[in-house]
Amino acid sequence: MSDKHDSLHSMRHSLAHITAAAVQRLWPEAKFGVGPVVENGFYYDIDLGKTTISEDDFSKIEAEMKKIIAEDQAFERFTEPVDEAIAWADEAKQPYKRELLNDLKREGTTVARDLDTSELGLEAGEESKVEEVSFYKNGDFTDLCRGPHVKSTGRVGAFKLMRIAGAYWRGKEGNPQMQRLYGVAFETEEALDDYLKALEEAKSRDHRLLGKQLDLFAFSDLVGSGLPLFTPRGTTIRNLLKQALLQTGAKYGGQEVGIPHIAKRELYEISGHAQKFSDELFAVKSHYDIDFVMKPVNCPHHTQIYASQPRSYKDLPINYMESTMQYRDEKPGQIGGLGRVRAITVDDGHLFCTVDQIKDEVIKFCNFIKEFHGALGMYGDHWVSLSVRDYSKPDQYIGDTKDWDKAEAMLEELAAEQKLHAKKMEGEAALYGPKLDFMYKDVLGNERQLSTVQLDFSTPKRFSLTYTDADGTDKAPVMIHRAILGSYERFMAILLEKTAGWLPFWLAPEQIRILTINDTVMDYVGRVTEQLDDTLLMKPLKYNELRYSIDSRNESLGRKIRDAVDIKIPVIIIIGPKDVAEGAVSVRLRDKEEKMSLSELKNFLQQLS
RNA sequence: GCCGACGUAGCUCAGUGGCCAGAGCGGCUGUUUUGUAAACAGCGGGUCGUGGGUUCGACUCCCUCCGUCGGCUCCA
Repeated sequence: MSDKHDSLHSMRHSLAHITAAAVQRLWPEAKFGVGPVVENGFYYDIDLGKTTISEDDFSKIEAEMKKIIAEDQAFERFTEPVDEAIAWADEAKQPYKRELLNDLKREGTTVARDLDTSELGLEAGEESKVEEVSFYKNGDFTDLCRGPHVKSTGRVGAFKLMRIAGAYWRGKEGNPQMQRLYGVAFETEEALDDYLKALEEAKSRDHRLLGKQLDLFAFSDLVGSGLPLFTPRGTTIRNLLKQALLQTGAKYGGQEVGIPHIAKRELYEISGHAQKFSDELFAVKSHYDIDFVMKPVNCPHHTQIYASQPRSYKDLPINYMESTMQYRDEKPGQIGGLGRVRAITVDDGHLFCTVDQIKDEVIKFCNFIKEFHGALGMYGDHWVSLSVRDYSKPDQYIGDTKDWDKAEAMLEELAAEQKLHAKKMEGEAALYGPKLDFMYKDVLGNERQLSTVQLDFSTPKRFSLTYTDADGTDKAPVMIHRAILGSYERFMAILLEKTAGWLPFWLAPEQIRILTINDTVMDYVGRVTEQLDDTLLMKPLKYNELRYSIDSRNESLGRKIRDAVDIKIPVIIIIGPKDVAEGAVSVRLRDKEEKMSLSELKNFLQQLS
């Protein structure tokens, strides 16, 4: 780590203390949780009992923080034996700090995950039970803390309190909920200003805004939350993605299948989903005394296609894929935009193979992901999670431990070979096996999983799937679950945000709009559209269609251009009397204008698509 | 689900206990036929998210529900 990074970190951490100190001055009864550094800033968890901090209080808190900064209080470090520290926590009426200290004394570390070790008074990686813990004190405010800090409160940069939100103490749902006060901080006012401006710009690229502006999707209170409705334009994008996935998938050996959207509950009892995800299952009651559910996943259905025929080792791998909607009764609080919905369109695939075939097949899927995302300029904006079991909770998973060990080892080896730079994430595995998850960030910095490749030795056994091996014995195939987009909804969200709505030519719902300058050019426009239709005959385009429209409204050219640009049409063709006279068209692209003859136009569009 | 904020016209937003609730843009009608990011004029348009309560009187205060946003938790 560079010195600069260190100082930025110390400064942000110091600001967390200053925030807490200011809150303590304003609300002396405040009980404090933890206050770590996060990306771009810091937060502090605070419990004020019955009173709550609201955004209206920010100016008051910031003013108090500025006073503390102006006072230039020194950050003094001292240590105490752990028992004295506990006595301090009691005296200061800080039950959360006391809990942390008790854990420190008993375990030598705290048991909660995601806790910043700078709070714990011990070095990262240190496992032994602690004798002493360190404190930092500035002015009247003393906090259990490992540090480091800046020398004094006057030596922090520019900061701003951003938002207040609820957060469970130590991240556990059963625990009391505290208020988490978030701030951002940078070395200079200019850097803070740049950050805030970038944040505003990012908000303007939010897919929820773009979805409305570009007329791609909508929500209705009557239909329900988390149930997106796709407009013709949005549907065009979805259909194009589907077509592209089918074409590319076929190249990698995939075959399209189709399944109904409900099934007997029993199907999911066998797979294990009904038990593990009972809260998220939509029930469908039949008049004939059969319990159905909306499918929350597609793997069990696909296993039954496999099971519909006797299989030989010569048939493997069998590679099913389809794009289909699945339904999950998500908690209302976590639904939002296209990022998390109740009706999810997945490009789901399940491949059945022998153990020997696993490696090749997983590599193929990784290449598929690379090819597909790469073509959209998205490959590289991600990191890969090697999602393995939580080894302390074996009952959360199905299948043999031996199979799990094998599967995890295979994925790890393969990820290293393929240079995926995967990070091992314990506790992130699926119910039935470990996986490689491709993680992307949305425009506001929230992580979203898109692609996934999952190894599963368990499900085939649960459904008694077999194939006859070369030696005549029946064996269970291995199942590989995979999604390239993950979900269409989430993928569209990330792609829209990345491109700010300027989709590549082949994906643009409306690729070309012809703007007329006056009515005298209409005959000529007819000749131009013939050329456009002809472009297809010359050589089939990637998806064999050219989507264009004609704007011959009684409006100014400026107005027509504005409307076309607002809806982010990549190619605008302007036709006026001058173009007619020259036998040409004026082409306006996002960043340039060009005059083209009609044959040049054809070639140009061929190259674009 | 939990904590907090919010919900006024198709969109963006004004209006914090007092006559029939406002603007800009969009829409519609008319005029204008326009050369690279918004022509001009006129006209429509709202049970102020929903249901209840307090009050002489509620867009405004209180409660329920629905929805949105920021987090937390969860994520096959």
